[in-house]
Amino acid sequence: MMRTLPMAPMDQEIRPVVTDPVEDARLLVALKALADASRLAILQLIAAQDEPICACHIVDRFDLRQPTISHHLKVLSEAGLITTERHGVWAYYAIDPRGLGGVVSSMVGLAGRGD
Amino acid sequence: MMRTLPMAPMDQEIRPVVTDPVEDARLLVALKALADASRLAILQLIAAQDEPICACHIVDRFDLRQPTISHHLKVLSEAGLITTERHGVWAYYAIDPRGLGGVVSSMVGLAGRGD
DNA sequence: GAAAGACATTGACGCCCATCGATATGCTGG
DNA sequence: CCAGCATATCGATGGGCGTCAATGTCTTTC
Repeated sequence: MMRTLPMAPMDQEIRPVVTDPVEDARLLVALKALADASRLAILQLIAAQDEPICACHIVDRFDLRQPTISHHLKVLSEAGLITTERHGVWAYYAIDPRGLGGVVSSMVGLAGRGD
Repeated sequence: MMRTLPMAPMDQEIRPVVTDPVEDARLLVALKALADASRLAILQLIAAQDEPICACHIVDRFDLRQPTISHHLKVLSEAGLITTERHGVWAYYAIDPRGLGGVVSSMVGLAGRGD
């Protein structure tokens, strides 16, 4: 097996990065929203349901105060990862596939040329 | 178009979350590594190359000191997102498709039942 | 082997943010 | 309307982490 060594740095041609700055910003917001243990667990709980889940049930299942849960839900919502639906006193949350889809396609794009 | 309202919370059956705790931990480490503007930009630069890129070239292209770049590269490496290869004095970095692949499949799994 | 250069490590500092208690808002039943 | 409950907002606080300067380690060259 021939193993080609990397070129000396001075001989290396560096390809420029091509990215849309606004999409980059959105991606970063989504990643920051995902990169927290509590929020990831909340998102997993929401994703495990086959219908929108009431916020009260989320509060029940975590060792976090209600304002903290509410804060996390807001962050996830503003990141485009979940949808909100209020009915009377209750708030229902569900996965927004477009948000996660955007993250997935960006990640696939990064792994792209990985041979 | 019939639009079904969500059930009252008391009537809602909550499905449990099924996840592997160690894989969850790995996913969280990867997401934390990705959720930083500098590291994401570094990763994009690495991903844009078709060969491993020398650390010196990364330092050249950012307004960050060399120790900071080195720190970020370490975080990305420990998250399994990039591979390291030292040749003499120089360190070469490349995308580790397995790391990003794990993130992608986890995200796809979350979006899964999103109809 | 001494000097120079590339990269890693350390310690310190400042800022962001997860979390909380307290409180506000908004809906509903009586 | 008034009481009670679900959720959202606010202000404060503590911990985590991104960044830097200084220094260490390793490699190559003369």
